[in-house]
Amino acid sequence: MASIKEVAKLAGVSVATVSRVLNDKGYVGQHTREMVEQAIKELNYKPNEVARSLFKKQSSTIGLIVPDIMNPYFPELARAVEDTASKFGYNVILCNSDEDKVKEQAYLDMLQQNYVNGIIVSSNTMTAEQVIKLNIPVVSIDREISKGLPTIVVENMKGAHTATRYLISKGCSRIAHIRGPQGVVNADERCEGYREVVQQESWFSESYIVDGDYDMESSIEATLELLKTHPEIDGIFAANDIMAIGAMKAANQLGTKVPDELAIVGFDGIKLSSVTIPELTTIVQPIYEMGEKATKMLVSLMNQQEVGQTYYKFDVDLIERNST
Amino acid sequence: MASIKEVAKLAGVSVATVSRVLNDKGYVGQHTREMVEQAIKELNYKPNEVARSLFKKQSSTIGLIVPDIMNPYFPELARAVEDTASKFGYNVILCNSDEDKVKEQAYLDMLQQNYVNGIIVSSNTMTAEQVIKLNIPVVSIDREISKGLPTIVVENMKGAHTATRYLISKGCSRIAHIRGPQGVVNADERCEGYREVVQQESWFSESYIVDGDYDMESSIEATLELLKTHPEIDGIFAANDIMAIGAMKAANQLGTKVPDELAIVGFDGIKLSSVTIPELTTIVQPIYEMGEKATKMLVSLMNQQEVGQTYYKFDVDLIERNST
DNA sequence: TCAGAAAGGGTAACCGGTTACACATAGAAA
DNA sequence: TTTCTATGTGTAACCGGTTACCCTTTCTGA
Repeated sequence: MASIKEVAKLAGVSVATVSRVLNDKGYVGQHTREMVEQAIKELNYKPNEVARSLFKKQSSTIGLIVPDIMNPYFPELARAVEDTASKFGYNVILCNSDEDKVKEQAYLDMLQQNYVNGIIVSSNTMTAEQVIKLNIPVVSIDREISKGLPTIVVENMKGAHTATRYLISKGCSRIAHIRGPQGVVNADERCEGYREVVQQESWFSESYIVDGDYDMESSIEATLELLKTHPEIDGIFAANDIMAIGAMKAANQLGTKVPDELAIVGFDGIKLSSVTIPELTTIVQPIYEMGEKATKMLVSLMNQQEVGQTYYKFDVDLIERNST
Repeated sequence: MASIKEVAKLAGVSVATVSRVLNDKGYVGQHTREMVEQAIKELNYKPNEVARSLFKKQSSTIGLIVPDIMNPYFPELARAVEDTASKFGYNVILCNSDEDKVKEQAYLDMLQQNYVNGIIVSSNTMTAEQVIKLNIPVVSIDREISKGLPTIVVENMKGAHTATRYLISKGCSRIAHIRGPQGVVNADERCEGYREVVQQESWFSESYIVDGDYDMESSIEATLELLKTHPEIDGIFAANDIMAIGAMKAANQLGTKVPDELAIVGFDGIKLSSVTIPELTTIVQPIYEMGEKATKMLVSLMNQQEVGQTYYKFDVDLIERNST
């Protein structure tokens, strides 16, 4: 790879002038500029980003920390982030934290050592202190680290209301909820939303709420157990799509017909939800838009631009399909 | 962030000595070493990776270029690559090429400018020339760029044989194939494998092979068309899982029972294949292992170590589930 | 006519590491 | 005792850019 010195020599100017042409900064004569551009073309010169980063204390890179890219929610988010970052000239370093505090801190250190300009993170375990100590813009997505930090979330409560009311409107008279992990904010909110709608119903009891782990296995088990103890259940609101699919599998295993005998609604609107048979009715989050928004906000933050609002709560939508 | 100079000053030594301690290189007295380590701890010093990269002409980063991380095959691959890279101290820059030659070249340039040490790529459009010009180790995965370049693929032909023979063994007497895009090596091979098994059958004609685009929509359409023109079909081998699921949807739409009236086999063994109802019988690729192997090979290549074999063809397995 | 501003471009310091080289000292071999 | 080698440490060049600062030349306006 040719360096700026070689370009300077070929063009018969100093490196400073080449740099000025490159960055379109300072005064450069028309003729000189052409000479330099010619030399650049001739040598197929591309400036060394590492050297640039060292001087600027800024790499044109952002970090994306997710719990696990294999979790179907995150590929779409990652795609949105990468697309948007790329549009603004940034690269994306992918990190899988497994929600592990030690790994998370290690990634944070690594990103800082690499002079990344900003970080997008989805985590339940990260603390505000960790983030602030970094001294780099951080946007939190899907999960809230702390009020005050830039955050992108969705209307979990409202989505849960919508899902539960919808099941009622479909004629369900006994509606259960498979909730996400205790302590995870969005799981708590979705559960709370469900509870607000059903708690004044005469049939409701706490045993209609069962724990899941946001994965399929836990949900299958929970549903099997649920339908055994409460055979009267005719509607399930699962806190995410994977668990909703698990519920469908459990129902199928027991010979319970979906949607005729049991209606099921999920949450998230991941692509997966439309490949099942029957297709899943779900509360969709605008995942791509959220990733895009997060990245745009991060870019503004990195460029020290004004960014007015730093807390966004995206609306969610019910998509009616065949599981209800 | 503290710099090496500050550490040197605090420890009362020169920066060279600090560097020696850091890298465990050259002679350092026991007492001096302790002083330096103490200073490092005190300042919470972490060496600046960018400065290091500049001098070494090596960043501890590798690039991963995939067509689209949203394609369900790739998250698992990405996870494997990131896990393995991380284990060896490397970061991963994620790039979505959309199989677009221009984007691909742009990513290649960018990665080179950022001094990445190596690249893992999955692409049909990249040429050997592009790769060689980079002068960086590149491992191709899932798709073959050129014999001679480090490559990880699977036994596509054999997998197709297995799938087709399996359908025959299950009593299917008219077996169709939904193939992947023309010109894509693995699609061609899978099709060829199918053809080898069925072409001596008396019932076989080219009209049993239909084009798909490795996505669900194309497959639904193709299957609908196929079943209309050939109602006698009782088995379908789809060239990937997504298309197999598309075929299931089409069958469902026509009221054809899977697996009773129509058996379906997919290819890839992505996680998705086990969430459908009925679960999909498929030829599984060891995706995670492939990503792991690719990364390990890349690391060896980057460290100029001996790597004997550079072409791996992984075996595939039939997983029997409920779609057959 | 002449001061001051604008335009054009070079020199060298700097970013934060690594390492070749120089130098000093101590112990081992001759 | 002398010489050689191993050990320990500092100085400064270097990686490839950016930019503060300086110097010249040309233009502008009073």
